[in-house]
Amino acid sequence: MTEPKPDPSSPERPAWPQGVRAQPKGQQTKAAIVDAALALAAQVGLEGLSIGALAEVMHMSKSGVFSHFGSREELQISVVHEYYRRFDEEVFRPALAEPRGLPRLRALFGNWMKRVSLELQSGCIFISGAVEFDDRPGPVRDALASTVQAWLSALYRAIVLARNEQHLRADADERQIAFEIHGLILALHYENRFLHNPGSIDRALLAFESIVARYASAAPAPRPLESARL
Amino acid sequence: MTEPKPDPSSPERPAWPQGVRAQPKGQQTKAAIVDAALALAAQVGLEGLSIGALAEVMHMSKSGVFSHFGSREELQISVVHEYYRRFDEEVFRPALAEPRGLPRLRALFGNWMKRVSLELQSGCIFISGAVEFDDRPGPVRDALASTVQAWLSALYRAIVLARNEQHLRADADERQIAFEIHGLILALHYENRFLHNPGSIDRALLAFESIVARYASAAPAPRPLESARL
DNA sequence: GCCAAAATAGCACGATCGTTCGTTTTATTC
DNA sequence: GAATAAAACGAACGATCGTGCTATTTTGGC
Repeated sequence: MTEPKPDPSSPERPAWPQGVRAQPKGQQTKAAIVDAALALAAQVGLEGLSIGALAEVMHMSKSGVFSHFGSREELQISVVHEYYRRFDEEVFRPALAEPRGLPRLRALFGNWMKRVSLELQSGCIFISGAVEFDDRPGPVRDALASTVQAWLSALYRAIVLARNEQHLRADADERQIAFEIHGLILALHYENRFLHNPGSIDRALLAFESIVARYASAAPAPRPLESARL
Repeated sequence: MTEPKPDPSSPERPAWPQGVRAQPKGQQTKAAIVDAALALAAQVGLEGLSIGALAEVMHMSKSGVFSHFGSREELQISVVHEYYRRFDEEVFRPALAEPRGLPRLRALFGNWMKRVSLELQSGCIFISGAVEFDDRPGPVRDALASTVQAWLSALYRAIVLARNEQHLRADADERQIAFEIHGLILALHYENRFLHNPGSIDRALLAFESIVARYASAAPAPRPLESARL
């Protein structure tokens, strides 16, 4: 995560000869469009994103909006990348302030929960996008999948760090733990945002601590598969 | 679950005077349309469902398809109800053959996993629909939400039964357990179907058994919140 | 202020959407 | 069979979609 790749959506722009030129007009309106598109896509999904609606919000003409991207797909991909950037900024980076190991892992989970369960803001594009594009191959799906994988990899690494710090048992599998944590986030998103079931946040927190406790180095080894069959 | 409410989508049809009349033509083509709509919606979502595409699949005219429902929303609702019916048939009812308690709960989870992770068939409407309609009030959302709640309630009851059978601890909260199980299904759906991460099924199964073990009456009381802070 | 380039507007296109309406074809009852 | 009701069709509607095209406006360096 956090590799600062420059926006590849306008590669034909020549490197500016000298001086910094504080963002040419086009770039900044493009950024504003992406910003509005992000808000719009959070409500209606990446598939529901339409250039017409976006133009209306921006008080621009359809073609004016369109010309910044060249295609709807490119717009969607820009939204995905921008969402990733903010996700990184709000979920991942703040957690780096915590010491590695369980504290950082807890911070990650907490920030992630906030991102997914806040009432004011709308749906998570990583979640809605996965559902919209799980059957639809193409560049948007690719951008979305690789982006999500980047985040999951960051999560894996945080878990590995916790293991290295001996906060987790030596045989704690980061993929397994990440899978279960991911499930909690998805359940939170589902039950809180769609069903409006109260108490989802507490349940997610409780379950998270259960997972941590199960894999904590102090605790005795759980034998799930043994005690299972009765 | 399993309350056999009659299809309310054609209430104007008068009760047939005598004899059973083995399904008038209209009903059976309507059923065929819903069947095709179900398959189509599983690929493109409830929002992506279009009457035109449906008509093409059915080799019918758009208006011919349309007249069976009167509106697109009514079509979507019919799809939701039909999906619920099949979910009930394939996930819930077969599990009733197992004795109440953990065996039945395991069967429920296993059937649920199958429904969500099979490669051949497409996405779960309960999952995709939740994402599509979490911000979109209306009758479709209502039908979807109440239907999902009915299934979750059935799951609650199965967990309560397991507690009554003393397979689970007396203080095992059915909502908490259902939340965690639900999360596993969602994570499985996400990582298997969207990310194509291998091993998701095994991870879901392992996590399920961990949850069961944690709440099993034989096991010692876990102290997640105590051992959490380090 | 001039001029080139970039940004935006305006318009039109083909397509598809849900829906309406009148007609025609089927199905069902007598 | 005829008579009646149900079902399906076909054409059209207004709207919206993404996209291409040509003007027009705005911007930024001289």
